[in-house]
Amino acid sequence: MATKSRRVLGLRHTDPGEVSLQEALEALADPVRRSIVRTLAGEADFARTCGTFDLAVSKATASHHFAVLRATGLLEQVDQGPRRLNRLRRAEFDARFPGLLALVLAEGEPAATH
Amino acid sequence: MATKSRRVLGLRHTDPGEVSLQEALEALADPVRRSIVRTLAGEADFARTCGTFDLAVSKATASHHFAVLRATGLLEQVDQGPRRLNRLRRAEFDARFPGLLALVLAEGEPAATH
DNA sequence: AGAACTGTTCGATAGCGGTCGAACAGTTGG
DNA sequence: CCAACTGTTCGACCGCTATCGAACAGTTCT
Repeated sequence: MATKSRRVLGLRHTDPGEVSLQEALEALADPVRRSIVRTLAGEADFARTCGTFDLAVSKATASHHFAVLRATGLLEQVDQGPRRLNRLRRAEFDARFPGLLALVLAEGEPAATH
Repeated sequence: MATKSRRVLGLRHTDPGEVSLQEALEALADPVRRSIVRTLAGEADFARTCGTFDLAVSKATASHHFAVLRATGLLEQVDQGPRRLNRLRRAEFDARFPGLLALVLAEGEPAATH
């Protein structure tokens, strides 16, 4: 049986390879989570702490969304003192669900000239 | 303003071009709807009526799911007597959300040799 | 016309998930 | 050591949606 999740410094992470399409779609069907993903894609790895995202929800809710993203293999977090640094698992997730991340990242962009 | 939906023989259809990523993900986040899409992809256009899908839900619920798929631009329906024939709007939807449909269709497939 | 069939609509219900404030836990800096 | 800060956990709440049976509307066939 494959390992379902592993721990990175005490945080429950799931490998994108173990994630079902159901889980992936559910995770990305939330606008707040997509916003986190998009923001993260525009930054260097581990350059952002959870608190620096401009989200229209409370701390508690934000924390919940980060947990979902970790559990879906979209996010990797490491501790840096009291803060938590985030990294989008771009390549890994894209390998599991080719093109899906691209759709999310294209969402904020100016519409293509038609 | 762009036309939000059009009518095809009395049925409210939405063009994939008018669909948001939010709506697309919500539509495909349901296993019953993905099942419908997958079944439809394996058949010729307009070769299946609503009643011939092997779904684990009631008639009423199935009807609801077909309506959602129409509203998301995934499905086109035409009447044939008392029956309704279905067609997956493959090319149109894929043009709007490249790769998304492919992920759904790959879902049922045997896992690639690893 | 009427029976049989297909699909939709209508309430009503149940459960899941997003949301919040408050309390908590860990870490750092004064 | 203690205040301040960051993020998680805990209940609780609420709205949305999937679900159902029953009633309805159209069509076809006898």
